[in-house]
Amino acid sequence: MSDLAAIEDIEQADAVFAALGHPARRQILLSVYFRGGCNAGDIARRFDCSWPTTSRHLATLVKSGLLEVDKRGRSRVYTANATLLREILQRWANYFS
Amino acid sequence: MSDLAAIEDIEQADAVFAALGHPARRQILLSVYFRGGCNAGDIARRFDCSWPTTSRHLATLVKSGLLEVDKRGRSRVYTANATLLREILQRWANYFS
DNA sequence: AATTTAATTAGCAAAATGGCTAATTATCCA
DNA sequence: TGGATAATTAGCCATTTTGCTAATTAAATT
Repeated sequence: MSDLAAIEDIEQADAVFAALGHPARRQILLSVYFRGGCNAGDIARRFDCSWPTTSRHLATLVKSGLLEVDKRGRSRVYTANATLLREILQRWANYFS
Repeated sequence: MSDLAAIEDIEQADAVFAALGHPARRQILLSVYFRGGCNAGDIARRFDCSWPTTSRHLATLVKSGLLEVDKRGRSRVYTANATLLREILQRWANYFS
């Protein structure tokens, strides 16, 4: 792996763990994953917090790479990047084995 | 699993993910694990931040259960609870598979 | 074109986090 | 006992995070 790639890896781990650090975001992530993709309104309606707050959590998850977003007309469909999450969590689990 | 146990599980996951959310704490955790236990001074000396700051990170890790501490005279020996970390990370990895 | 709907962005206040230095506790040793 | 060492706790400040409401953008519908 190149040095640059290594740095990007570390930065992604930073973003992923920071994103997972908030319970609402973990809940959103699970919810999106088990529904197999859903739009922001679906998600916002299910949660206690306001839609804009949810929207920001979604943006944090997208920045971390844990969610992907597909613009479809005026709604945006979010899907979970399960591969990325599994890879990072498993890498860290392996460090400790 | 009893309801109470389920709640405790969730709260522990909260604490663990919150603890992992800070890069310094992840670094400390790795460092302690690979050294097979070390005292606060060893850890503090290796890091950029001051000893009290390290001390607080250690306390956060202990509260989460990811570190255990054993008082030996005036030094405190920290060891990583690799089992807990593996269990939680693997459980979450499995949710997404 | 006007209105409704989906969602984000802007802007602000409250709370939590993280860093520091100084002070304190607790143990060891001479 | 008195001093040195290991570490935490206290107290403070700056920054970041999170939550809200109001405003805005963009697409669909009538």
